[in-house]
Amino acid sequence: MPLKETGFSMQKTPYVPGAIEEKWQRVWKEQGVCRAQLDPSTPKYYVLEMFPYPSGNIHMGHVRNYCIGDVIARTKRMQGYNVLHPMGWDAFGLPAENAAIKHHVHPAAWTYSNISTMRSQLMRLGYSYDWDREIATCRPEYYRFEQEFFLKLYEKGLIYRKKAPQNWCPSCMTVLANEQVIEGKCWRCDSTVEQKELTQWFVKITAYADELLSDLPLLANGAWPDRVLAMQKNWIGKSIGCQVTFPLEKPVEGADSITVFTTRPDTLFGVTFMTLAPEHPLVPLLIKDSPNFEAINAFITKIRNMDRLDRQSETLEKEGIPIDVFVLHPITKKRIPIWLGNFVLASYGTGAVMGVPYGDQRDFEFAKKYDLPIIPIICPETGIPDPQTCAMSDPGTMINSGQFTGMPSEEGKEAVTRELERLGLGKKSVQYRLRDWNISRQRYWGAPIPMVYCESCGLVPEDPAHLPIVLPLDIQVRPDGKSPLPEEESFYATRCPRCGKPARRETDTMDTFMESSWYFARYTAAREEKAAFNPEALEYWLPVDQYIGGVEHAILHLLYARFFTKALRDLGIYPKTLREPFSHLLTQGMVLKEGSKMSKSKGNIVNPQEMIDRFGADTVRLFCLFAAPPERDFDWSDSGIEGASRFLARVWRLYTETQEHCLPLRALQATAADAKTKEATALRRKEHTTVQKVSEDMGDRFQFNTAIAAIMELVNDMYGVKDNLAAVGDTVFSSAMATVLTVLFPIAPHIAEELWEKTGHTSSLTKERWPEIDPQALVAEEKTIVLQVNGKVRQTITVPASSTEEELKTLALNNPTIVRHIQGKTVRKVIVVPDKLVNVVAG
RNA sequence: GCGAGAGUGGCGGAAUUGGUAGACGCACUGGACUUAGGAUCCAGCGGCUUACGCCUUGGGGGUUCAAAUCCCCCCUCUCGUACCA
Repeated sequence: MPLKETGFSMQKTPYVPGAIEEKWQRVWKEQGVCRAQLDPSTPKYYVLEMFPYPSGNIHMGHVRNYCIGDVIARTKRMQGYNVLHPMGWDAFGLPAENAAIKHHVHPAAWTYSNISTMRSQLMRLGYSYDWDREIATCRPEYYRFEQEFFLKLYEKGLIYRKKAPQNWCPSCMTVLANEQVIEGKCWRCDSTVEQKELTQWFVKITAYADELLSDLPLLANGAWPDRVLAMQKNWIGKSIGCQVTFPLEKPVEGADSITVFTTRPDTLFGVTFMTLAPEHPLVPLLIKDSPNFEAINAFITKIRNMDRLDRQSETLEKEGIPIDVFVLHPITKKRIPIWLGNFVLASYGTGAVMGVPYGDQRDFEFAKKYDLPIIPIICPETGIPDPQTCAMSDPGTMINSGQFTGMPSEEGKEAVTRELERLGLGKKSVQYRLRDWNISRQRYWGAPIPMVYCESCGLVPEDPAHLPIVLPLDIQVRPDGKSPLPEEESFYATRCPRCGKPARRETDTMDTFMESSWYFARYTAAREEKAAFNPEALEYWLPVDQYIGGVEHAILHLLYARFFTKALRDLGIYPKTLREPFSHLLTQGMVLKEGSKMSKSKGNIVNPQEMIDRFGADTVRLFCLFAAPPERDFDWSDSGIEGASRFLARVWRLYTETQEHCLPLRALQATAADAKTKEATALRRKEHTTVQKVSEDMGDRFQFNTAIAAIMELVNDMYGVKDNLAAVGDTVFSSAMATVLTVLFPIAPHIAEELWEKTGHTSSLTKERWPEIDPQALVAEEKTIVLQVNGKVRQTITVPASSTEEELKTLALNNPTIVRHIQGKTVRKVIVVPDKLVNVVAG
């Protein structure tokens, strides 16, 4: 090599991450290597990380999330896929308004400035995003299509308006969807949520409850984490049962019966009372003539005034009051007293339950407390439990159940339902826990709802030609947090799209989860102006092949997006065959510090920017992937990141110390003929086994930590031969060097590119294909065999790869160590596991 | 209570189909180089034992020639969820 001649080029250049990273980020940008093109002739791969809220700065959680996505994107590109890997901003939402109030800036200015900061932070990490497809949901170019979808969903009856008690966050000054209330508190600010009766816009997600549930198996078998599937299933909460109508003994005006929902119609003959929620709509009618009215009313008031959390706590004692009204058992016609109970929820089922103390723990407790009769109605195989001490819910044979006595209770469910249907007093019924999605928000920084209130025409949808209904930006936010829109005449004053008379615009805005329910599809044609999507692009790119994000969206965003996908498909907007938006989901673990979540109040924040400045982007990327498998939480370790930095410096030094021997070869280019010595063959084999391991770990299993460990091993082996290169030969060594750089590229792309260039390559690693191993190169001429006696390892021996089972057996039985261990014993059996071990069973 | 997951050295973690437990890294110890070292290199690093060996994957049983891995019982932790009739 001519380099050898000049002392100057022999100088060892130090590893300066900052400069290298800036250089390659510029090159990649200029060459547009991350741009995705629609190309039906190439298999596509759509990898997506949950887009961030532009809160100000990226945090370690973001970094970890996007590192995982970027390695997958870069690896898939090298494996020949046409990869879509976009990024954008979930840009509407409350923090912008809060910041506006606090810092006297406009929410839009705050948001756009954060986006610009965070965008450059992401760019500084070298993520391979197709920035041409960047979106921000707060731009009219984006939300105009959401307004379009709103109108279409409204037209189809999937959006409606109703008055109902709503979750109200007093601190955020807005309502929340059920999914946004976590243990009775606001998901964002942790304030206790209150109930408020309001008229709101709802998305009829319940219309898809069944499909949202029945399609979950499409995501099973590891495609989505089991716990996310379980959470979705529980949230939807499907119960199959029966609605049973109990006629009132004395009908009142407007009602002659009360209907309950039960999953246990087989226990119908065990009913000894009925319990209504205090909020049940018939209660006022039923109690108005009661001699006990005062006491009953006091009870209702007491329950209603209880804090929601306290009322639903499991430790709350069951409490009730009889209302001196009776219903008749639908089959036996027996008189059954009606009670009000604090444990009955008005919002589930019919707000009324039949009381079967023998078959239900709650009813049992209630009956014991108020001394109500308990009738055994099911006999399990183990015999009838004592009805006074024990409530049971096991299946068995029905007893004391009229014509059903003797029937297995599982059959009885069906049989009793049929009988009730025959009598016109019941029907099969399915209940869901899932409620419709309240999407109205009484805040400013959100997408306007495209509806108009007209005095003559009533509620009128906007004319699609008027879209977008633009959120006015020349508005001051109010210091009290209330939306300024209802007072902003320039916004609300409009004309009725139907009759043209002056009318008032809806001033609530949409829940921001509306925007995130379809953003992934917008990326497929982000610059399309006339329509939200381009059918050809949707057809090609959807669904997202790999979605990556935090588990905190297990229900919220992931449920809404699944719903939206199904709804837009049925509107003819998405491809007919599209069933699920995200075919694979990876929920990455949190980045902790000192065992707990990073937070300002704890003061345990690790600032990514500081780490990048100190160690470089490649080191930060490497460490995030090496510290733990992606699903697991990991604790940030300052010495751990130094280890990662040390490894990259070691790779750099490996090059600088061997540079005069490094030829511009490609990964795995050395052939068997190039490996002329034992050392060379061994290194070449290590090179191939490394690629095999890294391909599996990175391409299939997403176990980046072990992939990196494998690369480290190869580098360690290269260190082992670097002072003896004559024995290995430059070709074999250079091939190994090329392999290290190629497989390291998705993880630490900048240093890999720089060294790739330094080793004399003229084209970028972005053009390189993932190396394919030669199975021949994996075959060793020798192998290590473990010798065991009675399952205990006694010796390991190295034998020629060609050794037969018989030869191994002989070797084992004659091995001195083995002979010593079987001395005085009889050899009963010898087990030979090819290529692995020989176990001598002796006793 | 129900649902999901996890328990392996001082620490993060590895062991993909039952086949050498502890790969790789961190921390630590000793040595080399050095004016110096928080740089780098070499060696060591689960416990007990002078050694031969013995013990060791939360605990206890079992299956097997062989178990971190499969089966049964129990314990602990994390997350989710809960009067859902």
